[in-house]
Amino acid sequence: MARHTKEEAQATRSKLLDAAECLFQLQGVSRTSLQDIAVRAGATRGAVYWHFKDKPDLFNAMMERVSLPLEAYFNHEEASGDAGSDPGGTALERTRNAILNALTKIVNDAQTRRVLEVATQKVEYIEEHKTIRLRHLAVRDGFLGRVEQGLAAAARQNKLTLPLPPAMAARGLHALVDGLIQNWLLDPQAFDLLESGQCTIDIYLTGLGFDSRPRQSS
Amino acid sequence: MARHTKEEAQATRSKLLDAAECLFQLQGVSRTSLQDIAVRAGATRGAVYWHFKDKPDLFNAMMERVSLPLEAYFNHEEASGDAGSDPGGTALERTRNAILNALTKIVNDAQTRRVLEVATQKVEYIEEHKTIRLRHLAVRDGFLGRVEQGLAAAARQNKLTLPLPPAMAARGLHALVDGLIQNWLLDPQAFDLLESGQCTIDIYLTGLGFDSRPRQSS
DNA sequence: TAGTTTACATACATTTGTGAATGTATAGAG
DNA sequence: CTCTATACATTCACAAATGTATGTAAACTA
Repeated sequence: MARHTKEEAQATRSKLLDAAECLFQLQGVSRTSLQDIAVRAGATRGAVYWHFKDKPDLFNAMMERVSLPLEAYFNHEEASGDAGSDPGGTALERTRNAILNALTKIVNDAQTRRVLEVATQKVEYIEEHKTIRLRHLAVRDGFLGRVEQGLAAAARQNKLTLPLPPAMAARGLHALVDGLIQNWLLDPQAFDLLESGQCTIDIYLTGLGFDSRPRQSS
Repeated sequence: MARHTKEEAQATRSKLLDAAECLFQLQGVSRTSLQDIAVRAGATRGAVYWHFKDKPDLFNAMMERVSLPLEAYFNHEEASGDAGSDPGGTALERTRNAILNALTKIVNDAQTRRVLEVATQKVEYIEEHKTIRLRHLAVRDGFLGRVEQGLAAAARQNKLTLPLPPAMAARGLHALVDGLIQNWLLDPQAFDLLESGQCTIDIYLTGLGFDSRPRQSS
């Protein structure tokens, strides 16, 4: 009825996305109607269709809220402004820390966890949602590129030759991390994501020839 | 119309499952109606409801056709009757070969590939499909158990102490393999699953302390 | 302060799937 | 040579979701 102020409108939008997150997690994307989302957010379908073109559009907006912060961990070229970032260290340590930071966020931030669970278990990757698949692949390729650069640089720094091409080494590391995350999301109490992640990543890095233990700069 | 003989009925059932596989892969499970499946199989919804209770029941039947053969690779205690199996070798080689056999089947067998793609990308893991999630977890735990045993036995044979508990080592190996499979299914032309699998698995095994290259029994 | 745009709510038309009920012709049992 | 259970096909009643069209009151603009 009454028109709302711009901030209120943004609040409505956020509430809709919050509601979508929870309902998608509980019922899956396809079984959740826009009506369900609207009702849970205390609104109507009219609000949904005002803020979003359709369900895929809403889904993408939901993804944006968490994928960007996660990607940021891997974008710290040299610029480190925010707290908690680990600017220094060798190339290997920076790559390792970026991964462990992401795992930490996944474990500690409920929203990140929810949305990743939705993205990996509660949605069907079909033609109609093409944008979602493309974004997924883009994020993956970005990760692969960063890790490949990081591993190659680390190899140079340590004066060692990787036992396989850097691209393949990066693909293995990505598969390991991705597999750990997905399996943890599937059954979070089965194991400790941070602990297992740290240990198995170091195993893999050792296998690549690195002395993986991050030397304390003492 | 005309009642069919028992073999014809089984053929109808198979055709329905085949049609479901393809349509699920193309459109996702939720967007595929039982009518779609029936039509593609050259039948009607009546046939579907005769052979299956509902859509989840059909889905489970579809899964059974490929999950059992895959699990078999890891069940070769000492019994090796079928061709292609690799009975001998060290514990490490047997574990490694089981994984590579599974990867080979995924790459070469279109049906296995299709169904795995459906299971990982085209279905929503929600309460309603609880049986699917449970089966997934059961298969995973079976894999983890076998690999854990295999790695522990291999460590004893090679007289080395694993740098982390066998369960965690197995979890990492599983995550690596699982991640590789899922990423390959998401974009099969991005890399060669067998090659990358073999290389990165050996990297991981090396990191565990094994001399991973399978010594030819010359 | 009048007009315009915003931010929704409401109502409607269309589509689509589901489960059950019912029809039916034949394979196989006796 | 029936009779009955089988293996479907057809039809129906119902529910539910989608997109659009329209209504509306308040916020913003000039």
